[in-house]
Amino acid sequence: MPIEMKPLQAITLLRDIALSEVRDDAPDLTFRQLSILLTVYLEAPPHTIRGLAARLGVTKPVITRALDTMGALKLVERHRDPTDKRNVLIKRTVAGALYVERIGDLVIDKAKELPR
Amino acid sequence: MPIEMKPLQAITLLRDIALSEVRDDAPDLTFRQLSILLTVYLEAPPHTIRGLAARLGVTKPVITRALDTMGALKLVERHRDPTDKRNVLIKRTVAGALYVERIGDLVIDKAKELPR
DNA sequence: CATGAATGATACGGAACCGAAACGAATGGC
DNA sequence: GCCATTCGTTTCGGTTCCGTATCATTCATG
Repeated sequence: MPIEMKPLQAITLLRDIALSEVRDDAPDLTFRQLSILLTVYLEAPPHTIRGLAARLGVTKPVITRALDTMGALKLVERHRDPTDKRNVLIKRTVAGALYVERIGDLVIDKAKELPR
Repeated sequence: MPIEMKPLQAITLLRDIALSEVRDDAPDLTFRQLSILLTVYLEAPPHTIRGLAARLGVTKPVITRALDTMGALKLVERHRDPTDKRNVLIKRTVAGALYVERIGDLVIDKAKELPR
């Protein structure tokens, strides 16, 4: 059975998630960065700059810059595609997997605590 | 009964929400702005700069700047407290209520479509 | 090879944000 | 009335992000 939520629950959940992200001094990613990161960790490789840009409906520099930031945070890695050196493949990292796992747990916890 | 989610569902939900926010050309708020906005619309007034800063664990200028941005977007309004003119009270707006309603519906829709 | 297409990175001007500190207006205690 | 305190804003220097346009590298086609 699908997950059913009421409006108050939905807004409360989102508020609790946002609030936790703000209060933790975890690296605060933008929605764009977050959608890139979670896409990389949810969908099967390979992930390229161009592919992610199309997936998100944004321009390539947006992806490049987001990867700069998240690369500095060690959340993802960039590697040249050896079979086509024009491509850059985005790889997962241990730190990135931990971050994704942590934020997933956060959502689960906050969902569990929602008012009826 | 509480809302129970699995890790994959939690991450997918968050990804779908982030992705929708990126793809829509809705005003893309930061986590800080979002948590302020939703707090104002979820909790009973009065809301002050100082109170919100304490609630979020950030400094007052952060709140002031977020209100500048969201005020320009007509998502919230500022009014001086007539009984203590040092205070600024944050009020809801029609546009803000619509935004909150829309993002709540988004969460509900994405939660409903989650894989089992 | 030579040329055009494709890919990702970079340059640029502008905007928003950050933390820390200083500031003016308003209040309340004495 | 005076003065310390409170409140929100502004300033400062610095960082990050934006969209557009351009760049260098690599590949595919002939």
